[in-house]
Amino acid sequence: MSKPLPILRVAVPRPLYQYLDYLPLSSDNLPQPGTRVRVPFGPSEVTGVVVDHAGESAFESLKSIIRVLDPEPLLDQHTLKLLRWASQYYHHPAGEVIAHALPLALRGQRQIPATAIWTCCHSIDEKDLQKLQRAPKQQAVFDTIQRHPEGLNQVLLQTRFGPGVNNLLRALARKKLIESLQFEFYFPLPEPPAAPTRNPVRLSTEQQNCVRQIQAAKPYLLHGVTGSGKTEVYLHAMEPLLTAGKQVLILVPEIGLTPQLLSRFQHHFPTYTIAVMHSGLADGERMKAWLGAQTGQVDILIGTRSAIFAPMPRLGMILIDEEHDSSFKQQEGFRYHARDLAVKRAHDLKIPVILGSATPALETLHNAMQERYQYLSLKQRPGTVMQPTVLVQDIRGLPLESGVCPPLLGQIREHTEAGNQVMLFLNRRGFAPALMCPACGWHAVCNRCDANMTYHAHSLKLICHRCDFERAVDNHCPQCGNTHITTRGQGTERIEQKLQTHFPDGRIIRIDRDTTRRRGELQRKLALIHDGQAAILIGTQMLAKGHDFPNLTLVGILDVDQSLFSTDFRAWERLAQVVIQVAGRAGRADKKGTVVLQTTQPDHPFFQILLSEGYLAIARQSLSERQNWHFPPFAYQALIRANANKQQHALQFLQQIKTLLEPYQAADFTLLGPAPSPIEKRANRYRGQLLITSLQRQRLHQALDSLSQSNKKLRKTGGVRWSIDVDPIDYS
DNA sequence: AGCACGCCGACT
DNA sequence: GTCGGCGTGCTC
Repeated sequence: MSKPLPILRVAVPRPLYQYLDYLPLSSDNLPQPGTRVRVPFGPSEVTGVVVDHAGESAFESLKSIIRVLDPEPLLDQHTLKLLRWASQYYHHPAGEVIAHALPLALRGQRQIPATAIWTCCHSIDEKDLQKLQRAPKQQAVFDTIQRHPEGLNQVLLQTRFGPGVNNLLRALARKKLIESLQFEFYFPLPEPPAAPTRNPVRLSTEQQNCVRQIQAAKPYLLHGVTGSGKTEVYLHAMEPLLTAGKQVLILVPEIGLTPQLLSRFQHHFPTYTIAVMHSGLADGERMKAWLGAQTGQVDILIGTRSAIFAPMPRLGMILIDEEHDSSFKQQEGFRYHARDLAVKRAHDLKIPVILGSATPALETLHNAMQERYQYLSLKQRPGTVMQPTVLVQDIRGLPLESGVCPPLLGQIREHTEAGNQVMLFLNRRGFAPALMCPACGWHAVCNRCDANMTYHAHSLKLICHRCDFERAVDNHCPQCGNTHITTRGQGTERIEQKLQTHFPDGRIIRIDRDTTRRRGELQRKLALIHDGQAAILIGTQMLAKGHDFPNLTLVGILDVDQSLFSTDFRAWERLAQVVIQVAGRAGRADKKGTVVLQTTQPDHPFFQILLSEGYLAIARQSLSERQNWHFPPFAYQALIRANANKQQHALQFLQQIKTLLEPYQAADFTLLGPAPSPIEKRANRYRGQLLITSLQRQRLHQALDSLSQSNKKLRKTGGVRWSIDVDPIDYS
């Protein structure tokens, strides 16, 4: 006669496109959605998260869960909803998405670290109390606890009395003087800033205007030129919310969290608890920050991409600094975009979200132009920073030693001899090789649609990634007959080696993924630069982001052509962003900076527009081209990637997908490919891709839904592994 | 993702 | 005859 047990719908961290049903251990005290549970899974067991309760299941032989891991849900309903939405939008298995939102330390069966809350017992034997007089240490601890009827946390007692307090507490508990009936997670307060003085910064009229406008529950684009004081606007916009007891989430790019930025927040808000969360933290530290936010003990959470999933019970505002930065998009596995999810999360919670940048992403600018986001701008730079000179250096016919032309080499010598710093910069992200002639500047263009063609060294072919047209490689330049046509671009490593011979005093530092893989290595190198130990810095992308180098007066961007003639329609945008960002960092009040752009195309309209009319002009130009060509943000894309042990297996697999999606094909829904990826072979596997473009977002997602549903039917010969990338930004 | 099952090739 | 290769299916 007993009521049937309710059923728990559980998300399991495996690539399954459905939830699994389990029976609870009993009908009372059901684990609520957001709670971790240990469940049997095939022959083994895993940690899943309850997402829902159900009255019945379509599955017949249900198993019971093994254990409930959390006394209270770890994930609140809002966060869970966001995660389930993200799972659908990015077509990634829900269980993996949810697991991703938890700090690594909590993805297993580990309990959240709880510390005891000590209170005095209600009925105390006077005789026991008397005895304490001969135990002064215990007496002191007891008195302290007595002064806090709401209870005192054991961690707090430890910081006050030292680690020896544990024994004293045990002794007091044995005498039935104190007891611990409650447990909680305790976020250790960070050291207060050295000088907790708040120097009242005077906001400019422009800054005040921005702060005043940020009131409503909607997205704002804060477009502020480098050095215009975006951070002050953030600080003042946050202030009323913090006063009202709300939490604020700040997302920063992967290496954007500089000690300077953190200390500015600490100094401005000395009475609020600030936690940081980034990849440089150990798992335990990450968990503490996460739990601090989750329990509401942390008021301000500053974190990289994955912090967007940190549960925050009183979240009142989200800030995204350097919103154009591509590190907000995860590039493997669950390929989400933290900026886009932030906008979604803020919308759901009905709170403001601020996207700040000196060079906003074109998607964001477009949203502002469509008035989906409110546009705020900061145009003035306080202080007297001189605008750097930007030189377009024609390198046609010049001998490029280690990728650097002789005039630039001379300038490097000049600047370093004057005791200044030089930065050489390779803008190589999303590397899709283009074939070019170094003598005359010719580059491979598709006859049919004018797009640049991608060079596939592996198969010696040129492929147009706009129309799929391909042809064999010529071994001479069709324009000038030169037989040394090459792909553009050199590695940072080779440039470093070559420059060592020119500047043997050893003050060259290279910063890229390879040299900064180790934890703390980047910070160490940045410190060297800051101390003026390094004279020449060589690097990629990473160098351009948010760091202040004290004596930087010369910046050389070496492979501008690579971006100018990239097959990636976003290459112009990235190049423009890099030029503006580095120009903002070259030079000081007393030293004028110089930026040198090496190119074989000095007359390219890109330079005219960017250098004389500015970033917004080049952005408008690019946007109108994208509109003509049906590129994002005017169309919606998904990239299907596949890899296998033979190229034909990858391509055959993608062909199956193409056939499956054939019924969707129309003027506003196109399939491009299957084609080999720009980097055809990686880690001994052959890679291919299929690009879906749709003018309607909904239609794209319908197609992707049908794909994930027929996943099982697809033949995966040759060990095919595949993935869906929604809103891709990297096409390699 | 793992792991088991099953169906065809070259081995003691 | 069978050991094991990978291709396929399943996990509540």
